[in-house]
Amino acid sequence: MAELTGVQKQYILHWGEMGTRWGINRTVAQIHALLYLSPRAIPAEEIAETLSVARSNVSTSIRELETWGIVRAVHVLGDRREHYESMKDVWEMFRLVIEQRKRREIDPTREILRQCLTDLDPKELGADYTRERLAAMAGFFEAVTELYDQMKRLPTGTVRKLLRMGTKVRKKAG
Amino acid sequence: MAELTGVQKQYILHWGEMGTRWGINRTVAQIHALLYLSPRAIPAEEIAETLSVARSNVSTSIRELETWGIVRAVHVLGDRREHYESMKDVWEMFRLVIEQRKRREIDPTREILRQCLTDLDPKELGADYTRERLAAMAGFFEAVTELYDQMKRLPTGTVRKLLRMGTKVRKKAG
DNA sequence: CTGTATATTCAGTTTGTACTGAAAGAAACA
DNA sequence: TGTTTCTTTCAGTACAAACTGAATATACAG
Repeated sequence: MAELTGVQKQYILHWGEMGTRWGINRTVAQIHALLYLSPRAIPAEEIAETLSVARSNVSTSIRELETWGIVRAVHVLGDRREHYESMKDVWEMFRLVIEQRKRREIDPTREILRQCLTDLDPKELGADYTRERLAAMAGFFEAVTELYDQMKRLPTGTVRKLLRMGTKVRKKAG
Repeated sequence: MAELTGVQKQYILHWGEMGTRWGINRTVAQIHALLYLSPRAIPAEEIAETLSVARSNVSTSIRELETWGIVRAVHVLGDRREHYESMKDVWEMFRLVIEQRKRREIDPTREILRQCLTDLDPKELGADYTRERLAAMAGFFEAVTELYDQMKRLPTGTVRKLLRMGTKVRKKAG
């Protein structure tokens, strides 16, 4: 088993912390970081050793990463074990994560807000005010969804290109 | 103390859950939801009663919301207590939160990535590969920062306008 | 079919965050 | 000044999420 270099350790630890701050399990994030930096696929046993976590913990975490679609199992000739590798395209990885967090969190929130606006009894005290606030929040989430849909339609790399253009334009103007 | 209506309860509970999924304390999020829906500023004691949490918990949570800049204390004539109210402009609230999460999480990550690229010893095994991956990740975070900066320069409401335009354009084309 | 290697599940334990209530602190009042 | 009202701090506790290791399941080889 390859020992981690200082830089690898630093990256993996930081990525774990980042994870926790965004509601992603630390070990899950660390495993992802490890696989992302690895030029080869790694079997679960070795992941467990490298990060000093239980084999079973790796199993669960890998499954999570697989459902995100950013890690997959590959097979190595003459080895029965599953070896795991991370997607390497950073933009695509974040796209996948964002897509799914939208589906799991933003969409249900939109639904709840719509439900609240429907359920709101106009007779109850301060219903008008509540409706106003709920509608404003709902509008925001609809706009975010709209923005997301528009982004999604752009072909890969376009965001990056637009970004570069924007920078040039600003430089000319400034 | 005003009891919560069904709709208010639903919104507050959901907002609390949303918070936890994004690394924000449940009570903090619930208090924010309560204040957001409230047409008047509310004293801490009443918040505690309404949400059934300890008075001290409210104190800490309110402070957190104040540092985000989305809740502030106001004073009511003839009442010594602090009454708290939430900002009502949804876009501005999210702008503030995003700005600060960028500062607290994205910026340090960029720093770490730069540090890693500097620290990377070209002599150590697989340094080239590690550098490639770190550089790709760093590039992504630089781009996100760039995108954020460009957004920030747009005057308030422009994003919403662009969004509406985009929708129209697509409708014409489609 | 049996034995071995690997992966997953799950009950129990650990850990870290959130929360409480008591005590201290601060501000207004008399 | 002491008293009252309100707020914050903090040590201890509770709780939920994460983690472990043993047991179980699965897949393969002989």
